Amino acid sequence: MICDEGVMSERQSPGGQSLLFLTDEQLRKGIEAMFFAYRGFTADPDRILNKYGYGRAHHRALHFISRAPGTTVNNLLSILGVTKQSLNRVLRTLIEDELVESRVGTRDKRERHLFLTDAGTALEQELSDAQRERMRQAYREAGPEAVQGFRTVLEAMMDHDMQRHFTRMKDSGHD
Amino acid sequence: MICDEGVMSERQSPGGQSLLFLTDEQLRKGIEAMFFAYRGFTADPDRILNKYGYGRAHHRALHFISRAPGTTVNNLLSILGVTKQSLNRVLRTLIEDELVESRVGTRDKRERHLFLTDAGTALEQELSDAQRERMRQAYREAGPEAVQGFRTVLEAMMDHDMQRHFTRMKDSGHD
DNA sequence: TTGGAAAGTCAACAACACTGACATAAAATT
DNA sequence: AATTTTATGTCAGTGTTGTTGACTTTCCAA
Repeated sequence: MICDEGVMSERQSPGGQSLLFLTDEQLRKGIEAMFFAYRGFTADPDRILNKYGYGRAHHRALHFISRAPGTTVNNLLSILGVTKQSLNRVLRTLIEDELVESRVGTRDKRERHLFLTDAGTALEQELSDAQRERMRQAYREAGPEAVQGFRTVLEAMMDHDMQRHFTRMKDSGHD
Repeated sequence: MICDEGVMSERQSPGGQSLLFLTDEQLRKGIEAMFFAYRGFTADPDRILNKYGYGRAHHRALHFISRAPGTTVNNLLSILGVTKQSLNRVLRTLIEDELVESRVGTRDKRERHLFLTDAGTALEQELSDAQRERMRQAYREAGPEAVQGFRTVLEAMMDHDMQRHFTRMKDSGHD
């Protein structure tokens, strides 16, 4: 039996940078933690979405439109990382159901700017409330130092281009 | 513009437990970080799987069989949280392709115990190597304290029943 | 005015989840 | 011994979400 728990082994190099010695076993634990945690992370919204006949893709669209009102379809595409056909199917239903409004751009009339309607805002709130509550609970259990570390590791785990999207939104709340 | 970055606000209560004051904005950042990080987390294995004509579901099966050799179908079902029909589709192809071996139980002949073949072990290794490398890199960038916090928050974010699975595997490497 | 970018549409397809119904074998219970 | 429960597998159908490829419309810009 391999002992892999407890505090990470660590050594201070002469330059001051700390070196980590991580066993494959420790890394596997991290991988499984991500898998199980992500399931917990999406469980609550999934239940709500199911109630209304929507899926995770609808949630993601609502979230990022809520986050950056007036965002264009193209911008949303690059954030979500799916094809326009895939996003369009989702957006179409949201627009038909009057949760999202699509306004033709004033400067560039090819672009469509996306906004949540009152109904869209309401659903986004319901989803967001549930997910934030789970996050808040996890943060509370883990404590402030853990939260800091959590965010740091997650940012390092993103693809670089996604870090860009993430950072942009951190700075200004929209792009 | 809302300022939401920097260190978490925190206060020491008389009892010694620290209270967290988290804005909705801070929690949203955590939510988005999870979203983007999970994409990065699965990106490398997804590319490899695509090469062999497999999907994420195959990866999960290979991972947990590798993790707990001889596990039963039922046990795998409860870990993965999918229906038996869904798991069976995946297992069938893996067994046909001779990546997984299914042995009838000795004590209880209804049960099937699952094992990776040499080929299965090889693919699992290839997937695992890629994913561990991403994890290792993120850990390295974030530092040891961050890693500890990362794991703590993830565990708190899981559903309780999944925490059980996770803890079991932490203790013994299998169940 | 012509080229190309942005947006949308249609069709086909695949992965992966679901439900429901049913079959088989073996263990457990009555 | 008969019945029920458990474990597994299978068939058929459905839904969400992703993909490619082809095509059109709109409209900015060189």
